[in-house]
Amino acid sequence: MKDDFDLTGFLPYALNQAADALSLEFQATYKGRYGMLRTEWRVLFHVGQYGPMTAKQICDLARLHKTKVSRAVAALEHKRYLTRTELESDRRQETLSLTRSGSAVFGDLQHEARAFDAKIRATMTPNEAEIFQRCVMRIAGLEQETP
Amino acid sequence: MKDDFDLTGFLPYALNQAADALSLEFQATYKGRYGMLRTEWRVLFHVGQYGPMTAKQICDLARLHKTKVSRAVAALEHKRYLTRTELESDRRQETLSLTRSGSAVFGDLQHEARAFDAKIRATMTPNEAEIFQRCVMRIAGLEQETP
DNA sequence: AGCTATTAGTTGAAAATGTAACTAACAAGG
DNA sequence: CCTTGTTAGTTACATTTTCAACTAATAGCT
Repeated sequence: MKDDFDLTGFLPYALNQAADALSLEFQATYKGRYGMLRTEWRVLFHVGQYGPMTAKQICDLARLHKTKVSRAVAALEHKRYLTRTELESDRRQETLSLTRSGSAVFGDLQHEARAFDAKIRATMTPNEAEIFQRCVMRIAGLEQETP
Repeated sequence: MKDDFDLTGFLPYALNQAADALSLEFQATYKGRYGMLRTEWRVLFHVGQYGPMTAKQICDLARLHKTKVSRAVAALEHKRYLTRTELESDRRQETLSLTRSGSAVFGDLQHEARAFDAKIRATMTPNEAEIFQRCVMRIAGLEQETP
């Protein structure tokens, strides 16, 4: 009688399918246009969104392992999308800043992201979207801004 | 004025964070107890849930690439959790079936999965859970059973 | 039958990821 | 200062994933 278990309804499974579907779709944008990897656009978006910051801060915010970030930063530097500046006060850290062309890429991708996001939300009612967002954020452990 | 873009609220990003969080947490169960990989439990669950089937059917249902499935099947066979039987009617295909011990593992993990799922849903109101589920399934492209 | 195209599944090499050990810089207590 | 411990970031190696090429079997057309 407990045979009502449904794999496709199992949250870790369904959520992964959903996340994969969106990732794959959005990937076309940054991969196709700029040959970037997933971790690379994440790093780029962090620096673009929050301004110059260290790799460590990105690790913490994005919950990415430092080796992943380290390699993404190297790749983005190689593509000339960002530069590093050693911190005077602590020479272990380096501040990452977008170059002019990095900013341009960020601007373009941010624009795409907004449109993409809107497209998905358009498939939901405002109420659904609100609840959905709240649940996703809670599960992700991302704090909801409650100002 | 369009500066209200928030990376953490961007659905592909947030959904990935959420999916990662759940995957990581549930992974402890199958990895810890049975040394299985993510693709392995997925394959095991498919055969367990839908009964004997071919690798191709799993690929289509789970949206997994055939090489991933091929390797997971080999691993599960090696662990003696499933067996293959060549199809009489078409010798390219092989039907995958769980062994006795594979079924036992499936039973145990299914039990865990149910509990895990319930635990997550417990953080939502019934209404939230229903809407959340519907949105996830829709994005994942998983058809909702509407009997 | 005989030719070509597809299909199920495997395999090998390249790319990406995860893990652990490493370097360099700082911090804190003696 | 000088150990010992911690932190930011990189590098090296093992495991996974991806991609393309491959084999074997079938289908379909003529």
